[in-house]
Amino acid sequence: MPNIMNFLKKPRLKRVPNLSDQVAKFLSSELEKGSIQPGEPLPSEAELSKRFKVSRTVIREALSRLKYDGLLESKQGSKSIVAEPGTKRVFRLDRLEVTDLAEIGYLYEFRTILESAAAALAAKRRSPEDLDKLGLHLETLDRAARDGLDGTAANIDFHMGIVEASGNPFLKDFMRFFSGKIWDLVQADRDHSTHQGLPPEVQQEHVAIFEAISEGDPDKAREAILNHLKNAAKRRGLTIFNSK
Amino acid sequence: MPNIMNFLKKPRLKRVPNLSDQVAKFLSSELEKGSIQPGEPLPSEAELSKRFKVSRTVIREALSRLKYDGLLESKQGSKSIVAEPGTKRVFRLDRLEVTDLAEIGYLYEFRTILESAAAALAAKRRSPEDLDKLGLHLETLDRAARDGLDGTAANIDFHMGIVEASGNPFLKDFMRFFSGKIWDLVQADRDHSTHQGLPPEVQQEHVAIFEAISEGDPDKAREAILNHLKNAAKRRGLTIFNSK
DNA sequence: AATTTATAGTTATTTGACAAATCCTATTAT
DNA sequence: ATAATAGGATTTGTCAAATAACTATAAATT
Repeated sequence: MPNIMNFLKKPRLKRVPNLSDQVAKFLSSELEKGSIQPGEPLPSEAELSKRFKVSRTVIREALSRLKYDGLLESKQGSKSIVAEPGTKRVFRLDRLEVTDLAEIGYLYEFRTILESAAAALAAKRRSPEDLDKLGLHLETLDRAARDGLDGTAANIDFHMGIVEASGNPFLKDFMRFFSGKIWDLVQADRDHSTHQGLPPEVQQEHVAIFEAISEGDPDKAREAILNHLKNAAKRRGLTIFNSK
Repeated sequence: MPNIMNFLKKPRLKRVPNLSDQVAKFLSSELEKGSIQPGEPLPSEAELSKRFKVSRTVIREALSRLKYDGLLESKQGSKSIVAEPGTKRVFRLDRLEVTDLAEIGYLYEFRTILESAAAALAAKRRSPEDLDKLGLHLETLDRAARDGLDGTAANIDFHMGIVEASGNPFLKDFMRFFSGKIWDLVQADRDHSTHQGLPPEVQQEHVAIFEAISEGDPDKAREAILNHLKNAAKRRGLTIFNSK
């Protein structure tokens, strides 16, 4: 049953796509298709304005986004030109369809790759402070499980703590972005399930991960988190691919 | 020695930061610092316009980017509000400093994580077509090595072919973005080094990877590509961290 | 032929206006 | 007193027009 207090949490405004959105979306898909070769110019803003039947302001706001992403390069006085591939500055993940089970599976697999590597690195590099933090999150998680409270937040903290202990800033940054997507799916799942709080066996798996990292055993840490994620997938009924 | 014809290749316009750039940069850094809590409103466009002493158009172009990234949410009639963390739609990688060796090392480690996982998956899932393509790239690479030509393009193709054979679309999409950054660094390195063409031992390593994937042996594939990347790092004098 | 100079085209920025949706408050009704 | 309502103020979305700054191309000059 969905939490009836959910309406409190997200003041999320429904974003009705405005004209800039539409133009930006169209142009970026057109660029991805390669309709205009890298190095060649886009039509002028005035031309685009006429063609799409919108004001130049709208065109400029759309182009502004594409330039920011590194898809276009512009200079005052000359037309915007299509950037070389490889200069793209962003990785976007917005067309996620929660309904597509296969896609969720691949997303989960991606996560598994990152987290298992993070756990192995963490076992080798974790500082005493990292261990302290992980221990605290584990405790919070334990208390939540005992009291039947929602341990989602502590769960996220624990997993992110592992990534932070890995010491790789890119891994950390990317996981911070990526986990937002992942945990949303988890949360959506949770709302549809009946149980409150985490199943008891989860905590044992967490402890196993923590111990392996604490002992400084990379292989053990990797195995522990792989086991954990595999079980977690099974608990949610995800068809997970074999991804050792 | 740098290629004297390089000036032909990149018509890359030097992007002098305009007002929208500056405002967007300032605001996004301010948001990342958490100066405004999620759910709370930004100052109105008119207010920002006054504060930054620029026109509302400039403000709008800047906000347009932040909305596109999922950092802000807006609706006609009410102020733009700061989005919840986790709704961010993009992963940016633009503040890369090629000079920072440690950063390059971490980037390389990240790449190693992804490619080793991709190779293992590819060994299990590769289609006959995937193998054909990989074989072709290998051949091209071989010919380039024999003729002393630049094999960079074929090299990239080979590595991307592995990722594609992994079958995971997210891994593929991300690597396509990520490799742009990586290969830029490699290329920069190449320009400063003396040798033309790839060293002969590289091709042996490539063959080893190909064979492992071809045989369908995930562990062997992972080991082969780890060995290859470790050697490649050594050849470039990168201080690589232990990252099994 | 090479260089300089006009000229037209383009992006960057400003200003002003109006529409549409929302927010806030005073007023009214219950 | 409380709730509902209406209306004005505020805010974002969109359009239009103008100017400045800059680029590229063609014409004119040397």
